[in-house]
Amino acid sequence: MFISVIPSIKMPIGHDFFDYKLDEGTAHVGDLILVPFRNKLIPALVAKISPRSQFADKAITLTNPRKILKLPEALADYCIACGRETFVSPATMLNAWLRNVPKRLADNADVHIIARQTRRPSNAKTREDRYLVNRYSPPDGIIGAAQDEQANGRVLILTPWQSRVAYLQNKLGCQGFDAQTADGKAWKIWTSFLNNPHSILVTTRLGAWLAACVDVVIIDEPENDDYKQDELTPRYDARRLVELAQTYNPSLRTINIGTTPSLSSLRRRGFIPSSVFLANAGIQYDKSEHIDSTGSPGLRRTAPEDDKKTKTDIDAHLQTETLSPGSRSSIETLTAQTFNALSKAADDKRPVRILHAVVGTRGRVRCADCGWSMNCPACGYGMSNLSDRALCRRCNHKEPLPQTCPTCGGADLAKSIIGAELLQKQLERQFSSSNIKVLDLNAWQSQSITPKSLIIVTNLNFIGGYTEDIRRKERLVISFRRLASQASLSQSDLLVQGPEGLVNECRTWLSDEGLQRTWENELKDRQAFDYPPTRILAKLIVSLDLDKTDPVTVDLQQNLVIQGWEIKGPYKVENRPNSRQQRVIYHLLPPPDMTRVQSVEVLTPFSRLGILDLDPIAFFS
DNA sequence: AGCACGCCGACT
DNA sequence: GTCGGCGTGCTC
Repeated sequence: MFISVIPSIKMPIGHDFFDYKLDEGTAHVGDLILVPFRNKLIPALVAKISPRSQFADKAITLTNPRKILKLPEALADYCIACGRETFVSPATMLNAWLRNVPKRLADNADVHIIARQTRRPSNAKTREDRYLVNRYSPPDGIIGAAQDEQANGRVLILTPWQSRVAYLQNKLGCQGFDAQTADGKAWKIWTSFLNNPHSILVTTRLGAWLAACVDVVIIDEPENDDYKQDELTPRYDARRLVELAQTYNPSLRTINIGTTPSLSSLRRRGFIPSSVFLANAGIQYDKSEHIDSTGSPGLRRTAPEDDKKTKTDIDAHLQTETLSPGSRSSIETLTAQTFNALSKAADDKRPVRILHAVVGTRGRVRCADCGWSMNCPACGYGMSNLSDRALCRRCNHKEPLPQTCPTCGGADLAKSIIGAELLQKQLERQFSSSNIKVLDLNAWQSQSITPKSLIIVTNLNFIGGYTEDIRRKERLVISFRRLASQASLSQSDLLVQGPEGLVNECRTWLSDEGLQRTWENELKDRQAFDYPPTRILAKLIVSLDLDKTDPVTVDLQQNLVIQGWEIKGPYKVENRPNSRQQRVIYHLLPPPDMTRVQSVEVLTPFSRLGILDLDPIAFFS
C-alpha cells in the first residue's frame, strides 16, 4: 500500500506529491501525518492511497505514522486547486496555511476532526449578499449573522483588518487569530475551533483556507483590497479562496456583509446596467459568474425576490464644503464654514471626529525657503514628517529629521500639508476642553463612532488611500460609502470638504441609482482599458533590467501571443530601493472568451519567468 | 589535508 | 525553496 502526500514545505512548482510505503497502521485521505523528509520529520497531508507507486523504488517505508489531524477528505484537492491558481506547488500552499506546526503536540495524542456531512438546511441559500445599510451592515450585522448561523454549524468570519478581528472576538466572545498571533497559538485556536461543531472563529485573510472545513463563511466588507495577499508568494485573494472552497465543500454557505456591492456583482444582485449598455460594452456577466468551469453552485443567480430586497441607499446627514483658497479659517485645512460647524459642536458638547489622511506632523519634510524636500534614501519616495523622525510610507524606511535644510541652511522645514498629529495639537489649543479627535486612515479603522457626533473629512480626495491606478475612483466611492454608513448608523452629522467636482458628485454615490450610474461609468472605463472585471488580466512580475537584454518579452511574444494572448508592457516598477534588483510588470490578457481555468492552464509554464498573479489589485507595482 | 565557497540537482 | 554533495581553489 502506498500513500501520496503533500508535504508542508516550500517546494518549487511542478512537484505535487511524495509517495511513501505504508506497511503497518492506517492512513486516510485528509489525514495530517508526520513523514520523514530529508533528515526531518515533517507534517504532510494524505492526498491519495493506491496499491502501486511510480516512485516505489524511492518510497520510504512507514510503520504506524504519527497522525496529527483528521481533516476533510476534500482538503487535499482544495489545496491542489488553490496552488494551481496561485502558481505555487500544493506543498507551498499547505505550508502557507499550516505555517509552523508545533513540534510538541498535546500528549492526548491525535486530534480528530471528522469530515462532516452537509448540515446546511436544504432551503437555505448558498450565497447571500447583504449590502443593506442598516442593521445588516458591518460590523454589527456580522455579529447578528454569526449568532444566527452558529446553530447551522461552524462559522468562519473573515475580516480585512486585525483591529476588526479583535473587535468581533470581543463582541462575540469567541476565538480569533491573525498574522500577529504566534504560530503555535494560532494552531491551537483553529484546531479547537474545528473540533467544536457549533463554534465561531474570526480571522483575517490568512485563515481563509479554513472555508474548506466549515459550514458558513461570513465575509466582512467584501470590497476591500486588504483581502489580497500581494507581497509574497503565494499571492492569493481570500475571497477567491472562499469561492473555490465552495466547489470542494458544497454544503458551505457564504454571506457577504458590506456597504457597497462589487462592480462585478451588479447583475447577480439584479442591480444591473441596462441591456443597451451591456451590448455596447460587450460585457458578458453571465459568463463571468461562472468563473470556474466546475460550476460552483454558490455563484448562481439568486432568486428575483431577493434582488428586490437589496437596497443600497445610505441615508446620511451629509453636508459638503468646497475647498478654495478664499475660504480658510484659523485652523489649517478647515474652511471657515467647517470651523463654525466645529465650534458649534464643541459648544454643544458633541464629540467631533476628524478624518485627516495625512500621518504625523507634516505630509512632507520641505524647506520653506528654497523648496527642497526630503526623499527616502532607500527608494526615492517623499518622506513623511513625523514629530520625532522622517518616515517613508512606501518602504517604511526611517531617518532622523534634519535640523536645517541641507541645500540652503533654512530652519523652517514645515512647508507642507499639516498632519493629523499636529492638527490635533492645534485644535486642543483652541478647544481645550472639547472631545475632538483627529484620526488618520489607519487610526480611523479601529475607532467606533459615538452616537450623534460630528464627523469631518478634511479632504475627500484622500480617503480612498494613495493610489494612481485605475481603481482610484472605486476605492474612493467604497471608502466614502463606508464612512457615510458609519455616520448614518451612529446618527452623526457628516461634513465633507473637498475639491468642487468631487463634493458635488459624492452625494450621488449614496443612492441606489447614483451608485449604479457611477459603477456603470466605472465599468465603461475598465472596458476601455481592458481591465478587470471586464477582462481577465494576469500580472507577471519579473526581476529584469530593461537596459540589458530582455529575453522575457521575446519569450512571451513567441509562446503566448501565438496562442491569441495580448501582452502589455514591460512597465518598469518605479521607486524600488537601490539595494533591490529592478523589476518590470507585464499584463497578460487571454482571448476574451477564455475561461479562468483555461487561462491558468496556459499560464502555468510561464511561472518560471517570475511571479504570476491572476487577481492583481495594483497593476503597475 | 583542511576549509570556504559556489554551483547544481534532488527531495518520495 | 532549500539543503547537501561535490568540485575548485586557497591556505596552513
